[in-house]
Order: sequence, then C-alpha cells, then structure tokens
Amino acid sequence: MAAKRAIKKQSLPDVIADDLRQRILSGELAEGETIRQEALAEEYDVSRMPIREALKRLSAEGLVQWANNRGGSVTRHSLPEIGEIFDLRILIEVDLFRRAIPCMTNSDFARCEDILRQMETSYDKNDVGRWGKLNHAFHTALYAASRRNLTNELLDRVSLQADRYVRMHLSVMKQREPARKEHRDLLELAQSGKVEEACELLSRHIRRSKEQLLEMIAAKRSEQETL
Amino acid sequence: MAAKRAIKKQSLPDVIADDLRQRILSGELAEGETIRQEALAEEYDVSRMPIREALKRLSAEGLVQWANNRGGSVTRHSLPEIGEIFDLRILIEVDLFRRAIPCMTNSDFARCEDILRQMETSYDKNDVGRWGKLNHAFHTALYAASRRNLTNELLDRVSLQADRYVRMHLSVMKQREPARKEHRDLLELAQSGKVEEACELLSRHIRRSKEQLLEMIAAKRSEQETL
DNA sequence: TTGCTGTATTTTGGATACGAGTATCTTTTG
DNA sequence: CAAAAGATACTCGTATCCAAAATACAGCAA
Repeated sequence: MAAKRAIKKQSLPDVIADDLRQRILSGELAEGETIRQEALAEEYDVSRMPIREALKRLSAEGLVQWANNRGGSVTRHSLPEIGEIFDLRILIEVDLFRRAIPCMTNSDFARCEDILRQMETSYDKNDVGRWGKLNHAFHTALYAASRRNLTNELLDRVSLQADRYVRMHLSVMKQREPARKEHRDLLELAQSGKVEEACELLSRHIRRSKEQLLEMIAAKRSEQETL
Repeated sequence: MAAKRAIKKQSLPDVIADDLRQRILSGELAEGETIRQEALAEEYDVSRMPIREALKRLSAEGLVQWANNRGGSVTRHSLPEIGEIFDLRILIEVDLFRRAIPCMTNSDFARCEDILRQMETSYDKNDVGRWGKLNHAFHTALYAASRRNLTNELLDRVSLQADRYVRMHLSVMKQREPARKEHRDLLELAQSGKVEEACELLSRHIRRSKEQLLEMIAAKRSEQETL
C-alpha cells in the first residue's frame, strides 16, 4: 500500500509547547525559574495567546506550575518526588513489558535492535540529547507490542518527568557501560521468552539509574545550598 | 496548629472545566458528542476564550478529544480501552495501598470509617452522583497515608476515566451489597496490618467491577448498534 | 445519476485591547 | 522607628475582532 504521508498540522501552541518542553528538558529553563508570558511572546514573535495555551499544556504535563493571576514557574521536584517518579516508571514499565513480551514479533525485535545500534554509536559521540531520545525510544519500542495505548501514554507523561533529571546528569555519568549491557540483555531475555527474568532485570535497570541519579542530584543540591 | 484556610481562587476556566467535567461524567454530554465553543460560550454567558481553555484542560485529562481547526468531541473509549483503564487502576491502587497500610494512623482509619458510613446511608437513597463521589473519596482516603502525591495525582486522572463508566451503569447495577462488604473488609484487613491479603482483595474488588461493567457496556453497545 | 470543483458558510485560531488582581514602593501615623 | 495604609506599576485574565481553515452545498460536466 502507498504509505499515507499524513503531515501533522501543528498549530502555534503545538510548536511552542514542543520547543519549551525541550528547553525545560535540556535545562535551558532551570528549575523554579519564573515564566513571563509577555517575554516569551516577544521571543517567539507571537501574541500572548498561543503562549498561554502552550504553558497550560506544559502545566497539565507537570513541567510548569501555574498560579492564578500570578504566573508560572518551571516545576521543581523534591528528592522524594523524583524517587517517586522512578518508582512509577518501574511499576508501569514492568507491567507493560510483562504484557508485551508474549506478543512481540520479529519486526518488534528488529525495531529494538535497530534503536540499540543507533544508541551505541551515539554513546561515543557523547551526544546527550540524542542519547536521551533514543533511550526513550528503546523503552517505548519494548512495550509497543503490548498494544496498551492508554498505559503507554501515561508512561510517556511519567517518562517526560524522569527524562528531565536523566538528561541533567547524563553528561556527568561515568559508567554507561552497565546500562548498555542491560539493554542488550533485556532484549535477549524478551526474545527467549523469559518473562519473569526480563521483568526482574528491567526493574533493577530502572532502580539502579534511580539510585545513581538521586545520589547525584542530592549532591548537587546540597552543594548549591552552601553557596 | 491552626489549619490554613487556603481558599482556592477559581478563574472562569476553572469553574467551567469543573462543570463540564461533571456534565461529561454524568453522561449529560454523551460519548462522541461534538463540542462547539460558541454554543458553550453562550450557555455560560462568557466569551469563547475561557471555554477554549477549559476544553483544552479537559483534553489534557483525556475527557475530550481535540483536533486542530476541527474542534473537539467527548472521548469515546473502545471496550479494550475501558478494560485497560481498570487494569491501570488495579496496578496503581494496589501499589499505593501496599505502601500506605504500614503508615496508616488512627486518624486515617477514622477518616475511612467516616466516609464508609456516609456511603452506606447514600446506598439507600440511590443517589448515584453522591455515591460515586464518596466511592472515589473512600479509595483516596485509603491511600492518603502513602504520602505519594504524584502517584495519587496520576491515579486521579485514571479514576476520572473509570468513574465515567462506573456512573453510567451504577443505577442499573443490582448488587452493590458485595462491594459494600468488600469496602468494610478492605478497611479491616488494613487495620490488622495484613498487607498482602488486603492488596489481594483490593485487586479482586476492582477486577470484579471491571468485569461487571464491561459486560454491561458490551450489552448496551451491541444493543445500540442494532437500532 | 454520479462525481468533481469552486464557492459560501461555519468554526476555529490568533491578535489586539481592556479590565482585574498582585506585588512593591512610598507615605503617613501611632 | 515600625507598622499599616495607600498609590503605582506590572502581569495576568477576559472580551472583542479579524484571519485562516474546514465543512457543506450548489452548480456543472461526464
């Protein structure tokens, strides 16, 4: 069949929300930073209206906090909250993985393989933004076979939050080697149908990065306090 | 300490979104119904602007679907999707319950008791809307001790969807007696610290209402098709 | 009759303008 | 001198207006 070239029409709030999201994820807009509609409007050379919509959307996603008549600011999570975000990822991802594995076909595995290869090349280039995206794509591909759209959407929201903190510290993370191997192992376990082992590994995989990250963020924050 | 009487200032989009949400939950705005901004604006006697914001918010909550330049409509879920929603409830609620039980204090139990009593009086009055709210409040109270704000927020979003379908069929549900007993049992098991048993019961409790509901919705929908 | 095309109407998206709410700074008073 | 009251500046929220997109419909041709 001729592939439909469905171009997704993006309205201004769409593209602005996307851009702002990236700026928050990349840390360009820092935690706690206050947001002024007019400033952004001028920056993007549009009226305040699409800015408002974009901000409201990000607010619904949890990236910015909003107060009536008082404007917004980039959400700042406490350490326990960040831990909670990763616990949510474990909860949801393991459930999805368990449901997905029995349904995975060769094309699913191929797709995961493909992403994994791309990741391994970008390891070397130290391209943080790209690695983050691929990491997320890999996890998404693992659960695609579950056919659980709503759950996957929910996971996307949670992962968005997690990614903020992952990217913040990705550049400083020394040992990405273990993660690399774990990704391979995850795929292999899934391929050989070892559901429980695979889920167990996935759980450990996320928990490990959670602990590593919490440590780094705690260090960074206590350091900032002493300034 | 003196309880803070933080009055939440509600802007127009707030109250409109709340009202529309109720109208969708109550079924006054039916599945698939298209939404016209101007009509609502006239109805609430405001401009289209606050309506737009309210709709966007409901869209973020998943209650309405939005298409660029094409307006919105009340979300309609497929049967598998409705099942998925309840599976999500099981996943998240059981996790919260397990974390909450060890942390529950006497005041937590008292609060649950209180809601339970209110529910039992409204059983008789067949006050569907009120029962739905109390049911949700009871589940929320069960998990309050977990102190997991983000997870509870996520659950609220999911429960919102579930409540739509619960309320749709609450009036026709014959046997609410089992649910009544299960609620009591849940509380007692939690009180005596039997974590695993309590979680097991909770899982069954939700799964049962899922199955009951899916059956009814399937019947209703196939009936509508033959018209 | 059927299918296409161009136009008209409807509906949404975005800009501008105005009004309301907040915070800050100054002034006044105890 | 401190604290409260008032004035001012600034930002957000809402209404109105205009432009762009989508849909519906009518007319025309095969």
